[in-house]
Amino acid sequence: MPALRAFAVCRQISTLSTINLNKTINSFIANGNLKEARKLFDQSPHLRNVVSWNSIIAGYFRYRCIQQAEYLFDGMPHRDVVSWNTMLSGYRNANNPEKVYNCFLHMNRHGDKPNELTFAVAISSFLHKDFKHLVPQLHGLVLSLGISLNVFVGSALMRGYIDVDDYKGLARVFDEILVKDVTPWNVLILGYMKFGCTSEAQRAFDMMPTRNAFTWSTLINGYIENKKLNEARSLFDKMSEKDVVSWTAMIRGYVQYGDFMEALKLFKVMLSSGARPNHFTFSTVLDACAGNSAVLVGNQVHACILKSGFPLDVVLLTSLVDMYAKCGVIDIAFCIFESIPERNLVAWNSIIGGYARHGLPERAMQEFERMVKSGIRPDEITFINLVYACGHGGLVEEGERIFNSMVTDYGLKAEMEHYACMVDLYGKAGLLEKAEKLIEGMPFKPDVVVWGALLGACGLHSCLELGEIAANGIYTLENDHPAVYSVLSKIYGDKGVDSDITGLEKLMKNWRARKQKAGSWIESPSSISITV
DNA sequence: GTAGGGTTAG
Repeated sequence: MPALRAFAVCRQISTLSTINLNKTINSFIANGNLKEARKLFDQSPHLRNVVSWNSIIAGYFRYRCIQQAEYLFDGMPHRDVVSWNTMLSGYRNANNPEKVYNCFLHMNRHGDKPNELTFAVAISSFLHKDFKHLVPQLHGLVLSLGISLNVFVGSALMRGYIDVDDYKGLARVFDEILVKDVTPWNVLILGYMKFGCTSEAQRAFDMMPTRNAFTWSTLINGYIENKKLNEARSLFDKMSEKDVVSWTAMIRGYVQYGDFMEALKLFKVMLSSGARPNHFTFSTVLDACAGNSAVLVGNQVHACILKSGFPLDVVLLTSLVDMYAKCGVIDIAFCIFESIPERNLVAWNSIIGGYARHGLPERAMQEFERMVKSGIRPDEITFINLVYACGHGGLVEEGERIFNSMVTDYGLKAEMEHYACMVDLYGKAGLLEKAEKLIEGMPFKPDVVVWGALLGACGLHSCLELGEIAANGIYTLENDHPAVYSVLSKIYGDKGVDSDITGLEKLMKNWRARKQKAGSWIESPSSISITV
């Protein structure tokens, strides 16, 4: 008997120590001291259990040491479902759905049964990815394994069905969740809004038992997405506790629909209400300044950011570059660009776009070369900017070279915008036949922008025949386009043709053509001043 | 005692 008691005591001691070991490991990890945690782990082979292994692996993932995590996982003597979930979650946070997928398969082949969490992690990592089509299959697996749809799996599944545009799937999963908290309701609103069903979303909002900040922001954002800015605003005004997300979403709404002045006004209201803007807010407000060419306000926002002590990250600095460039202060834009320590693709696109808009194709090309040299791979937007720059500088051959290089050297597909820029480039240079041929050879039907570029060029060079083709092209797509009338009448005037003879006069009246609003770089006296 | 769902950015 004493031996048995001793064994029991020993076991108790060892269990206690294991708990202590794991506690210590976790506190090391929480303090970022991964090395100490690992040292302790290595020194205690007799005490450590599967929890210790799981903790260390999670720690490696937390500090992005994925290879070490994998190495440890492969060498584990015994794995439980948490070990697998830790791996899946790590891969998910590393934004690697392929590894999540493989790990999930591996787990099943290994004979380890997934639990609710496994599915919640797997499904959420497939959202907005090529793997999203697995969502209905995962749903089937959940059902066949008899796993209950808790709020985590349920919410993730609902998002999955939104992602694959399955309205019925979304509603079905919502009904299948037996005990719902606020999140499935929020996701339901999100889904209804994504599917354009604003009244269903509103009804869900009215029906739900409790609401939180997410609920309000989701509904406001949904209205904005569905172009119902007034509904969004009246809801926003009703919010008793507006948080930074709802402020930003509302301001962003105005920016999206071009009402930059209202966006800036709302930002001022936000500041006077005592709410504190964050990175998202500043970035959005800088967008508003850029859209409004409001460099004075932009300066104030810049000062506001500096005063608030926010660290200037790449995103914020890029917003500043964009704002200064769009407000016509390209030199300051360039200075800020130069101050960005780690420039990413968007930052480079911003400065290249800035030079493009300023009609400085050589500078745009220089920055492009620097970008490539620094190892950043250009994308479609880079090339839109470059071709646009060439068009503004009259560099036809250079533009052609860039356009071709995009496809042959970088494997990118020429999209509508690239063709529009090329048509503009040819058109401005008076090479109307080339422009026409390019449109004919396009792999898709031209849109208003392409036709518009052609029409503009025809106006510039008084080409009646092609101008009418372009105008008709626009008419078939949008029978209410303001710019058509003025360009066509210019061509008729240049050619001395009585527009009534062509029979287009009647057509043009139907277009209810309006004069386009003119923009100015000079700030209006009513511009807003921002004070902190 | 390890793993988890929903809103805003260039």
